[in-house]
Amino acid sequence: MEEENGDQELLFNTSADQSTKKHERVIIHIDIDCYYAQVEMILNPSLCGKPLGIKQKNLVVTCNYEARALGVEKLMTIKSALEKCPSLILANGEDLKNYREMSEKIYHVLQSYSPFVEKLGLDENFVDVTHKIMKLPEVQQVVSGHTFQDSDDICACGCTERLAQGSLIAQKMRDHLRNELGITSCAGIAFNKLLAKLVGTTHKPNQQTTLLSTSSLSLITSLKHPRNIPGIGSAINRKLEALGIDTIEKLQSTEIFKLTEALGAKTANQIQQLSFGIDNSRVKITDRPKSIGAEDGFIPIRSEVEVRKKLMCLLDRVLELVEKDGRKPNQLKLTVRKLHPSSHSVRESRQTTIEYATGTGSSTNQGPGDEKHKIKLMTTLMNLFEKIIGCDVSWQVTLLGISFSGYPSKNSESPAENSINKYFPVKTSSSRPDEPLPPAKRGRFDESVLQELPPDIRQEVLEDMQNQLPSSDPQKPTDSNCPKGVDPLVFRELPVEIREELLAEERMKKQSNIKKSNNLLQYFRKAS
DNA sequence: CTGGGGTCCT
DNA sequence: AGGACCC
Repeated sequence: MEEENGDQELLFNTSADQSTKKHERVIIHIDIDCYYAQVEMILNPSLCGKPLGIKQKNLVVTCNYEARALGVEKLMTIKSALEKCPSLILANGEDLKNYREMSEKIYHVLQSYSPFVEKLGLDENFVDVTHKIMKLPEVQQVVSGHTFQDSDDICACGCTERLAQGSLIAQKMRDHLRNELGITSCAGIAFNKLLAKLVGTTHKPNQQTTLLSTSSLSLITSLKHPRNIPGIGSAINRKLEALGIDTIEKLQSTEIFKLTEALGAKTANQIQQLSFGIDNSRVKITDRPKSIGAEDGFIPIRSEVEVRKKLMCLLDRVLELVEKDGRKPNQLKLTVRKLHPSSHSVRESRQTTIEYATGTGSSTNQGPGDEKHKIKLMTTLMNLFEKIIGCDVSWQVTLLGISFSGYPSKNSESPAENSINKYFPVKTSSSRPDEPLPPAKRGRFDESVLQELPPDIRQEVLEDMQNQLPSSDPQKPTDSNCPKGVDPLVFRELPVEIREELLAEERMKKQSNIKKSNNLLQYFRKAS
């Protein structure tokens, strides 16, 4: 640790600084190669080696690499896909059952490596393996797989070794998926979610790539267009283009007030940080789904009889999922896509409280197939349908969707009692007053204590650590996130990396009561 | 007629 | 309830 001059240095260092900025975490992003196509090929091996597209309605939603070599792309219409590639074989992927099943198997494999697994869709997972990283006696920095833009720089925070170890874990995960499930995948290894996801796409398919912290700006700017940053969708992109922002560099250098004007403080801050490769969002453990639904699109229908038929079919499908889930929802939502006479189609939804009768159905023989229950739900759905259609006489409907939600929320009772603090009393600063905290231990816990706990409690504790422990708590936005005691006007004008540093320090202060006088904040405090 | 799902924020 | 984002 630096003495004396350290703080002076801090002022001028930015996110590129290697000695004070911690790239503490090791995040692995696992992305299954052309997911739906792989599942279909496993189910029907005769498809292997042939160009295969997965269709939903008149779209090819994904395809295998043989098809890509022949010019087929994701989300092409069937028509243009067949023009490009007449030999294309098509499999119907409208029923997600098989994809869901494999997705759960994948999730469970990954869970055996870390409790911190977050699903994104059916084919992507983030895994936080920071707690698996060990202090090795020898410096071991062999990276498994590719390294993004190999450089000789070694970050002083120790992340190079940690990420190298992460790459070994990722390799094991992928071998495991391949050997146990016959699934090939890509992995990206980096110190945050954004960069892990991005770096994993640089070598495809069936490969993995590690990003060392010294290359993070290089990776993010290689995307060229802001729209390629996950988190910047079509709406934000439109507004950026209106500002003439069409490169990552421009997004980086645009004054924050300009972005704030167009996007609001929160989004503005967030996407500018993304443009520097900064992403403090945590890996959020994927627990049971918050909603379970099914939908179907079709050529316009105009009669309630047809609507009823479609809804019955959807209801059967979704009830199967709800029953398998086992919980009892108390909200039912109907979504309708209307083909409006003049303009485009528009989606509308109505939601209502329900009594979900079946479930475990104790003594009464109310099972998943209970007719009375279904009829009641159908009545509710048709009522919702009328609310949407209203007095419109010549409606046309091109999509219907049903979704159940309103499941008992986990943390409902006495969060204080459930807190991790119950098991790990706060460590007072008095125990080791002026000792610099060892990087590997800071904010962490004694794993041996964890091992002693019963498995279910252990899981709960680990979840607590991810879900309510501080580090990347979505920042409580005050004005424009300005830390206390700092002039908001000054704060706004600071470069994003400095702002981030300040915010990080504020968060640290909130969580630990330890007073630290030598920090960045003091330089920006108003004299009082 | 651009899918069939999800999540979170406003 | 809608909108934005993700796959």
